[in-house]
Amino acid sequence: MPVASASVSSVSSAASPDSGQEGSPAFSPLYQQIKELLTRSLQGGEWQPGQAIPSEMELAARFRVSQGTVRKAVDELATENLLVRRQGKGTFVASHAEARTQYRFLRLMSDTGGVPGLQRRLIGCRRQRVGADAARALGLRSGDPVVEIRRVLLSSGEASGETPVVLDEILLPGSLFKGLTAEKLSAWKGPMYRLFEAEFGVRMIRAEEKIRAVAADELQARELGVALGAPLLSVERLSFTYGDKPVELRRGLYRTEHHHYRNELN
Amino acid sequence: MPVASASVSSVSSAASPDSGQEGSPAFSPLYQQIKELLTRSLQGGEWQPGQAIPSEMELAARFRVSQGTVRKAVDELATENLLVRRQGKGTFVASHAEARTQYRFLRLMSDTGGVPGLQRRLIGCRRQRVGADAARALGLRSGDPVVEIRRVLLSSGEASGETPVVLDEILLPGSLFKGLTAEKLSAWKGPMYRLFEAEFGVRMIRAEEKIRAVAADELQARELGVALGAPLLSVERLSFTYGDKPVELRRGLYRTEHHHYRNELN
DNA sequence: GAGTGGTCTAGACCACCAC
DNA sequence: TGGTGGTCTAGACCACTCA
Repeated sequence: MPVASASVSSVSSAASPDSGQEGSPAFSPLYQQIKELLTRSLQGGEWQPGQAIPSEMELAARFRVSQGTVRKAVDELATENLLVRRQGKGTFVASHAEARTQYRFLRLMSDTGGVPGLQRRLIGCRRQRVGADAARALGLRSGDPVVEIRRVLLSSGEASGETPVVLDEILLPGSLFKGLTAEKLSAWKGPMYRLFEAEFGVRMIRAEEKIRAVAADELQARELGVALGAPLLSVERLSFTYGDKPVELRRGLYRTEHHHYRNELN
Repeated sequence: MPVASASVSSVSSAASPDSGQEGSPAFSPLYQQIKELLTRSLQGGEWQPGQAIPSEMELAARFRVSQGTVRKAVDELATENLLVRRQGKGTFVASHAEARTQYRFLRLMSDTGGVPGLQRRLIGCRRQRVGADAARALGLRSGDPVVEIRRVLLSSGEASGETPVVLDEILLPGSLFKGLTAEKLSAWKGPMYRLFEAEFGVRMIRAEEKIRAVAADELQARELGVALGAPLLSVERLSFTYGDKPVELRRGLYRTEHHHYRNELN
């Protein structure tokens, strides 16, 4: 009699050691089912970013399983960065507001070692119709409204004052980001993903990037302060929320004379 | 009385529920100690790549802990790709020979989607003295012997026949790769890391990469078949074996007109 | 001191594999 | 059929946090 939760009673085919009902084709362990249920609660907004979810004991009682089973489910969600465990305090919904997860998608590093201090300069933010390629990536119909943000990130701690390092071009589905304006963007202090999470309820969970070397065109050269044809790192990012739904298409052009993109391979 | 193993009896300060000896400054859970012991056995060559390690029950008996504790240690080593679990068969030492872990450090993808079929062309392989920068990265003394390998990877499935895609420059500590010659390299079929593992007992565990966009110089342009100054992706990789010991410094220059570097952010 | 997550145990049964 | 890893349980105690 596993997972006799009120919310979902049709998960089927549990591996409980006492109940029958085994042998069906789509077998999945109990803790996976719990994980799925927890994910739905996160997705549905039952617990908000930064808030604590019920304790392991409470969840175990709710789902009619042992604490260890809940534990394994929560463990996986924690390694996927959906939850954050804090000993003695509780388990919390991950948020881009925390220092640990701020800028966790930004892999730019200064050649001298540390994380570069970056200032933002907004170039533009306007609503428009999406092109065919971007529509496909974002799962939209060609011509659907999108918000396009263009901005430059400037390295502040350089010897030669402020030099532009990144030119970003960000595309967001208009339906999800209704009140997003240039004013709101420039007024906001802190990570952009924090704004998305707090104002529009859109949390970025994971992302895929395609990286290339390209030659700067005229516009890019001007905005980044490099020569026409100078080599730039092109980082094309597709970000996903809950349920692997794509919600952001971003292209960053990086100057890499004094910075680099850092990656770890495991 | 945990971890009363014959090999190491001085691990100290266990969290066993029955024994005393707690409260010392450097506390580490039992499963971490087990993990450390297993890592040493791997490092010392007690079990070879591809071979099975003792079963969980055997290990539990050896270390005088419960199976669950061994399990947690093995779990972590499996997620770190040092071990591979196979249900019903056993737990095995990870090897670059397996399909799952072949080319797991190569992030190059074809723009059309799949993993590109690549042919190798060896340019050179010679022994020389290491420069200051590379020495620092590899933890060597300036002037120590190193093996330098240069090669080109060519995309085979292209419309325009074979076009060069990657120019690799690989630096290996001479002390570890004594019999490595151009003949051996060209004779070898399969991943290079498989050769390193099988012939020299050097297994790459993880790596760090710094990625930049650079302009092709004259030599690079010729070997990759691009114009002088063309933008290339520079991928500088430092690879590590057991104990986080650096054992390879590699620089790859990628043509990215029809390929890209793929990355996942979590 | 009460409550949280973190570790450890002992024992049961299930899924998978090889002989 | 027996051995392996995989799941699940129930209960104990430890480490941390906060009132």
